[in-house]
Amino acid sequence: MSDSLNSSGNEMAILKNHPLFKHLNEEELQDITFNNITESYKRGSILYQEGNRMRGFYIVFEGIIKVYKTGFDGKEQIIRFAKAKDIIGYRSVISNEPACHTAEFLTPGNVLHIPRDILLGFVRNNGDFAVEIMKLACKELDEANDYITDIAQKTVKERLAEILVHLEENFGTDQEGILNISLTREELSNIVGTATESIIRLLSDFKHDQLIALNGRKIKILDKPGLITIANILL
Amino acid sequence: MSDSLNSSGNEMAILKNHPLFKHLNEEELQDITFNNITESYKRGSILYQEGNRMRGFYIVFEGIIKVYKTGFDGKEQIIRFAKAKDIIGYRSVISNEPACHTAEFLTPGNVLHIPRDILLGFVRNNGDFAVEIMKLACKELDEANDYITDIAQKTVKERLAEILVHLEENFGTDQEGILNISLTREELSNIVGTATESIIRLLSDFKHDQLIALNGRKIKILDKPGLITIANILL
DNA sequence: CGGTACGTTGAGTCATATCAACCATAGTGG
DNA sequence: CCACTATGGTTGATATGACTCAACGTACCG
Repeated sequence: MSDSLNSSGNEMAILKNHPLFKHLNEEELQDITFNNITESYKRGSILYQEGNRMRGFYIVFEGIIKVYKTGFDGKEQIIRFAKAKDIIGYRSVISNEPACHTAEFLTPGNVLHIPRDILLGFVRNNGDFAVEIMKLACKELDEANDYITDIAQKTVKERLAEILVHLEENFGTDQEGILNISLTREELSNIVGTATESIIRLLSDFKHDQLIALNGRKIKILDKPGLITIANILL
Repeated sequence: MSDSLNSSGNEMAILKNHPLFKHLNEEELQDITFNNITESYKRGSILYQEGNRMRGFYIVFEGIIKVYKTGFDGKEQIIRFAKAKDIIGYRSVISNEPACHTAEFLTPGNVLHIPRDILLGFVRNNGDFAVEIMKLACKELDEANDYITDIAQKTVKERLAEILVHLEENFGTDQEGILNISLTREELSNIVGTATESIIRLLSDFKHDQLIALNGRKIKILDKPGLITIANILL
């Protein structure tokens, strides 16, 4: 399921420049790196699953992870993505409850596992860390509330346009302008909250209107302002 | 806009038994009660509004507050309700960003305002307080994610049934079994995320099916298991 | 007594889901 | 090497849930 390697210097650099982990002193940094290992996962691997008891949380060093809940009829709803430098799974640790979502690698990746007690110790004893992780939780909460409003009030077309813009802003594009995240039509539908066929038809519309270019799962945004207009995003 | 009174003994009792504030020592308790006052508001008063800079957060001693965001076309989306013992507005303080939602009293109520720096001081210097407020944020986050999944995947009928069950669990009923929260049809529609007319028709259906009894805004739940079945709530 | 906000009902429309068929691709095992 | 199967993508036809629009009823309030 996972290979093991010792934390590399590169990963240490990420930690030292991290908005959250830079608040740790040398001793605290040792706590998370000395006895722990980064774990590598293949595309499609499950990091943890809905209902799992969490023994800790993770910081992502490499790769893209999709985080989703399973709805009543088994349809997955994608809640967020995690990528390098993001932390994931801290909620279940703090709440001391089983995970309420599943985390699955969309690409190969590796993460550092940090045990439960260490996280709680940091929150309890390191004020700067506590404030910073609160900020992260609050940011996620804001985004979740925004998304509730969007799903409740916007059309599928508006939401898809918005998601495309967000994906571009969060993952960027390669030299050719292609989005640095590859999703199936079904995954797109599981973000937007609609049927796969609807996504296919709308993507096709957007292509017709010269807003995007399509080549299988490769999506290139041609007219970002146009998408923003369709999405009714307030800036 | 608001009257002012000194904190009563009753309110002090609430603080000392509060899951969050019970972690404060005598000196810290003084900080929030000695120089501060509870403010009383009338039904319909706005506690704070989207875009306001927050100078602190609030603990609710009495009353029900609806918290909502304003969507693109001006339609309000109700995010949550706050009632006695809930805290509200802490996110904007932690994130140091303008409020991203509006808080409005549905009933007369009173709240204690706690200044920004005091909250940050507690998070920084009181480990138990920090862990506890993280738990609150994480709980809200879980609920928000659940709601995203519901809105994305469930029908309006399922969502309305679910909301009715939640209202009953959060606010309880009086001696006659009537929900202890009074909402307009429009407010119900702003929770569920649908048109007012749809709510009216569905409530009428539920009444026909003997699931609820209606008398204006008074709603009595007659068949909770029935509503739970309709809502497809997994327990 | 008129005004304003809320509630209700009906009819028509539209966005989106559903169902069904079909194609493309890649991996699998005999 | 080829049939076999699974997965993902596409398109069209059809059904329907939910919205919109419009009219009207009701109740409270100054």
